[in-house]
Amino acid sequence: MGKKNSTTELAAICKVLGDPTRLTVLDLLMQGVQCNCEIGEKLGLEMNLISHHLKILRDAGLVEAERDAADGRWVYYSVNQKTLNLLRTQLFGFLDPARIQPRKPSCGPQIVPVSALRVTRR
Amino acid sequence: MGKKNSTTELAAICKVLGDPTRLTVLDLLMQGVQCNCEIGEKLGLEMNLISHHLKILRDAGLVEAERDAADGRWVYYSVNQKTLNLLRTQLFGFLDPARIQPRKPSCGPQIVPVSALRVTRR
DNA sequence: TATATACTTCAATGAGAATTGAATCATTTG
DNA sequence: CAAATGATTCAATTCTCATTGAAGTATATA
Repeated sequence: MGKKNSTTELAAICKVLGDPTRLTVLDLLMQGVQCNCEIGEKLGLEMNLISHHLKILRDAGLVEAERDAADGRWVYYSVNQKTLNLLRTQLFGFLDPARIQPRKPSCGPQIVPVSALRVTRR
Repeated sequence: MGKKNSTTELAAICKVLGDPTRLTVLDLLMQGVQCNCEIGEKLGLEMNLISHHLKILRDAGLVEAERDAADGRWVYYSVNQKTLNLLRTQLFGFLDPARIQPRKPSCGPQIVPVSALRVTRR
């Protein structure tokens, strides 16, 4: 079936990061805030919305969930370091300025070879 | 008047990168392909669509445009290295695994101090 | 001047996605 | 078992945005 190339895959995860609420949630998780309710409080958003964004982050492999062993009502979220590092490396590689090549115009006005010019005296 | 914080700004540029067509266009630009028509040919897309994505990349400061001096119908696009590098640094910083803090639960079951426990014999 | 070329802009469409509120689930507590 | 708590799922709404086709702009050429 349709095989996705790496650029398309990278775009997909950039889209996950490309929502301000979601990126802020990820940022809070990195700061050690890890329960749904507190994230909701800090951002002034409903829990179900946080839950929605957390699911998208989870599906992208960026975030993991774990139930509290003592009280199973609480779920703690944490950042998946492995995925984070992989993404970091991929983006760092993609955005590397050293990759930038000089222009290779295959369209645009062609350079006319001197041999093709007819030289006449004015 | 709503002042955007850095996380929101970062999300905005991630959104720009978060479209597969657009990220592929940026990738082609980095590879030295720089006229609208050739990008369109390579991707099998209409020129106006390429133009649309190039505008978004331009508005984000990632891409610059320059008219051909000899034939003003052609416009060459190129990657803005400065912006690229800035974005690269910001993302690298944001995604730094070293930023990840251990959990600091302010909700969830509190640890009950031993002094509060009433110990009885079974 | 008229036509062609490279590109841009505009308006309309349609698909996807964020948000909201209500219902549901899982677990703990009384 | 019933009620409370933390979180998830569902349905509906709204909105954003990529895509499309047509018209418009700028420059060059015959």
